Amino acid sequence: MEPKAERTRRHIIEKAASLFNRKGYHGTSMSDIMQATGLAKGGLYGHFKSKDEIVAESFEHAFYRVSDALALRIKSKADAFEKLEAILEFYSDFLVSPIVDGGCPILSYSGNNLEEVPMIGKLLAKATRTMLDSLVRILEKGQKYGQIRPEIEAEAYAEIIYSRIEGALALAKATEDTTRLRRLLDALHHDMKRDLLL
Amino acid sequence: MEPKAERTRRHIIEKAASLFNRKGYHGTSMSDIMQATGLAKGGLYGHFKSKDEIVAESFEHAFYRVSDALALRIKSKADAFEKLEAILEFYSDFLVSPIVDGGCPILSYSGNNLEEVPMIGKLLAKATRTMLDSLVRILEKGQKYGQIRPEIEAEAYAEIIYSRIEGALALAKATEDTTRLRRLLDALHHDMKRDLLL
DNA sequence: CCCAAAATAGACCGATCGGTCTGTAATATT
DNA sequence: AATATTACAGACCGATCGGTCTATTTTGGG
Repeated sequence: MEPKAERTRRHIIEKAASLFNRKGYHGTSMSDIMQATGLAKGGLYGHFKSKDEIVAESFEHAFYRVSDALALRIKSKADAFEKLEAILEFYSDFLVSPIVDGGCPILSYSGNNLEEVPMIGKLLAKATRTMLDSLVRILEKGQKYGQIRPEIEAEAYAEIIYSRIEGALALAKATEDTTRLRRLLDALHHDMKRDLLL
Repeated sequence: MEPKAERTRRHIIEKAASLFNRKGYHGTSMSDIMQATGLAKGGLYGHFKSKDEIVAESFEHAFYRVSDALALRIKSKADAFEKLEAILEFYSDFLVSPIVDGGCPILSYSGNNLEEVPMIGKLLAKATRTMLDSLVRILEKGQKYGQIRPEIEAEAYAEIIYSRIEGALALAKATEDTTRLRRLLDALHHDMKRDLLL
């Protein structure tokens, strides 16, 4: 009797993740989730004990969706710099064909109320750290195999790359201009070539 | 009998601006604003016809606060590059002594629900455009007076600067790490020196 | 000081919020 | 096919939402 419950749980999380990512924590009501899932109150609260529990799992789900899709693209390249290029390409397509509605979960959730729902803040910090670590690993491995300039400070440069990606996403969103995202990521690509390649 | 009304209006906007910037549109209730201002329902609705009107003016107020403080620092410098440096310094202090609680209004509001309250989206796009224009003007004037490399494409570079600033703010917020902001802005400063100066 | 006009308090409104609980329907085991 | 168990619907809860309206207080001009 378990598989049914699991399927429903996943169904709820998938629908809720889209809502929370688009409309935020306070902007998404349990009624919204009821409508999106086709379930009634009892259905939802049979699987989750609170809205907070749903939003927590929704964020993690959304983040893993993005993170997994990204990991796939990274793995498909052998060279470190090509891995980085694959990441830029990934985010380039983000606004036109988002892995999860509402854009990058880290950006979406960080805009929201970190002070009222502290648990979100913790998850956010952890997820961001994960992304940074992934970049650091690519850079360090690239240095190890002579694909990336050895004098580059991996942690510092990873920070720069990720902040520029997030900044590009934010600016494109704020101005509602998709072309801006591509332009900014192209500029980042250009700088990365100059800074990282031998 | 008018001055009283004006003062109260400003008082409401100032308090509301802080709330909206910290907790977002749906995260801020009229009751919150009542408590923060010390006014009752009638007091608020005597000056504004809806919550949406308050949030619109609150955003503009918050943005002008930041924008004015920024303009002051810019004007205090004659050289174009020094103006840009002043901007970076300004944002460097942002998290420790924010001009308006909750950080950069553009970043705060863009995280929120652009689709449900479309008016916010319009204000946001306009404000962002204003910031970009300000950067473009500094760059172009700097080129005119031989302080900035002439081959730089002002609009494109302004975009890069602003997206890197916003990205740095976002990343620092998401990781709850103030030192990160300084590090990223220092890196931006370094790149600007290399790219812009003759 | 008076009085019309403006500002504000607060009761009130229907709708909706997150959450609980009970009864019923679906499900899997035998 | 019968049954024990799980999944779910939906009525219901008190609190709160944004907003209205009237009565009262505060205000500034004469």
